[in-house]
Amino acid sequence: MQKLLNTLKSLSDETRLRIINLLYEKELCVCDLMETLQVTQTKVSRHLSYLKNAGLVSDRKHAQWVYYSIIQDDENKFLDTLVFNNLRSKELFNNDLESLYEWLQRKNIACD
Amino acid sequence: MQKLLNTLKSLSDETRLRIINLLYEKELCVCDLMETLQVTQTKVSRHLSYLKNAGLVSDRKHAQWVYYSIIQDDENKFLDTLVFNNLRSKELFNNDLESLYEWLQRKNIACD
DNA sequence: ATCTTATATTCGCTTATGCGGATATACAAA
DNA sequence: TTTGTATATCCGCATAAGCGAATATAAGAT
Repeated sequence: MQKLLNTLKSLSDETRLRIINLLYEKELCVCDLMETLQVTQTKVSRHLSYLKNAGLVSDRKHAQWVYYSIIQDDENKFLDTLVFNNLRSKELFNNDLESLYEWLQRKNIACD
Repeated sequence: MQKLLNTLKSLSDETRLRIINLLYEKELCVCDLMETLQVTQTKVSRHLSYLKNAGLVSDRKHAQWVYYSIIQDDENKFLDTLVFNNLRSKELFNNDLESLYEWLQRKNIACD
């Protein structure tokens, strides 16, 4: 019960929804999210730890980066519906996906 | 966007989830919810107006009672999944349904 | 008209949540 | 070992949310 409630509380904030939408696309590190959403590091980090505590995402450390990804869980089936039926039909979230791919491309070019 | 966010905020409170679970079963008035959930009138009323503002329920006045029911909406498909996959698999929400039917029976007997 | 019942709203309080800025930690590169 | 980069956490503040008790409103019933 408390776990479900924490999951639902996770979904009641716009920034967290935007993060979830992006993580549904692929595993990302904190700076990818900062760049894509154009929000402060504190903010991204705080919301990620919220999502982690709620059991919605897991993290994996590699060198100086921390990569976050969605934890797939039968308990959270409704999340799939939410993301694909509700979020992805909205401009904001589609724009975020576009921004994500633009950022990833810039990042890759910079690394060459 | 704001509508979706309000819907999601509606789901981030235990009492509101319990109310939604019961309203998924049938249209109910405030006192049905008070009796079934054993919570104060203020509390039920407040959460119902929250749900109404969020566009999740509608109300219908009849004599001195106000009956509330879920608004079915394609935007809220994920709610079906949530209710039937998540809520109804938990003891708390099943107990609430049992309590509801016990209450309705007592109520009907009293009216004879 | 008065009383009762059902519901909504206001008030004062407490706790939770979100934020930016500053600081802490951890790793890497030079 | 110093410097830079990535991330997490702390602090102080502002706003939101939840609660019970009291009050307001509205419709019936007597």
